[in-house]
Amino acid sequence: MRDTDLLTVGEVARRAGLATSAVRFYEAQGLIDATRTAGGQRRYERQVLRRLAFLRAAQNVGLSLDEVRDALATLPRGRPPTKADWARLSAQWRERLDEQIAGLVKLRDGLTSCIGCGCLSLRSCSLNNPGDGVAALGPGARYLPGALRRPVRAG
Amino acid sequence: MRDTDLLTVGEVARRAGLATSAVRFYEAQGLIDATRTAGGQRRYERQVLRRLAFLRAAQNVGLSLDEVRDALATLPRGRPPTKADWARLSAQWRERLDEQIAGLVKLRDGLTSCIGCGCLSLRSCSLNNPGDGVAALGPGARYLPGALRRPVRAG
DNA sequence: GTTCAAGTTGAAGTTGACTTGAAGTCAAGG
DNA sequence: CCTTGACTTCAAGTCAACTTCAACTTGAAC
Repeated sequence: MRDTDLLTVGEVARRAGLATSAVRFYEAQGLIDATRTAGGQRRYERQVLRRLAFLRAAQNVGLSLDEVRDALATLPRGRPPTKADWARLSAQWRERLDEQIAGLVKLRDGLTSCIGCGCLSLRSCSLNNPGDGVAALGPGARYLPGALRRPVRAG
Repeated sequence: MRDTDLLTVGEVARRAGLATSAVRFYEAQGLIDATRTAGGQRRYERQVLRRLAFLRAAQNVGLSLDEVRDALATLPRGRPPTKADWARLSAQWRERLDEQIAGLVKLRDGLTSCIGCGCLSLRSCSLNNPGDGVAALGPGARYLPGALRRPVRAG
């Protein structure tokens, strides 16, 4: 894009470290907006880069796209979001991270005592019945599912 | 089961805190074994409860079923596994948890400094480019995907 | 011997976050 | 004008870990 300051989907993808398919997907999901050229190609404002940055950071903290959508929906309409707006959105992540860390620490400590005792019994072991701090996750909840170990994707 | 000490799929499921469909699924995946009655119904040895306990604990630590399968494959053939065998298997989880905790702490601390500065820029923010300690996870890696927040499933 | 909860199978569905493919169009440089 | 890389759409595929369904059979209690 040399005529205006709008970005193509490829440029956005490259600068955001995503695949173009992901960018299109996010647009289809209503997470970002785009205008179109006469020929029907997408053109993005620079602002989407910040949205995508928020989106990616939010994912790192464990939010789903639905939650990201909800969060983004609280941004002001009409006026461009300020730093304070973004800070407000992300301030809640800290609590979430604290909980997640606490849950893992509890699990690790349970593990430490468990290894020694050789237990692993179904109901008594803290490894199978993680601490109360995360009890709301339910019996089948996994602490760190596959995504953590997934190979590098598009970028 | 009153005639022998074998367990039906329902009993195993109840005692392991799983759905029967999950127990059958694990068997189909080669994670546990079963004998059959004349009529074709599954009968499990008590030993599978320990295997399922291991499986569930491993999932809590973040292992996939593939990894669980690999781990279980290292159990001795012919002789029943000892406590030491189980302890050997689970000892490696600790390191994994330590890494995961470290990654989250890094993320949280990055967040703390980030909120103040209002950044969120694409490449410079630690929230989008998590610390080196977990760099191997790749650009798109999520720390705590949806499963963490999933509602309780079968039990 | 009847009953019926609990068991059986295999295929298909679920969820989230995307990716892939096919078949065709656009736009910018030369 | 021509080429060619980048773009378009939309349906379908992917992955993990199961669940659900339908249609049918077993087995233990009474």
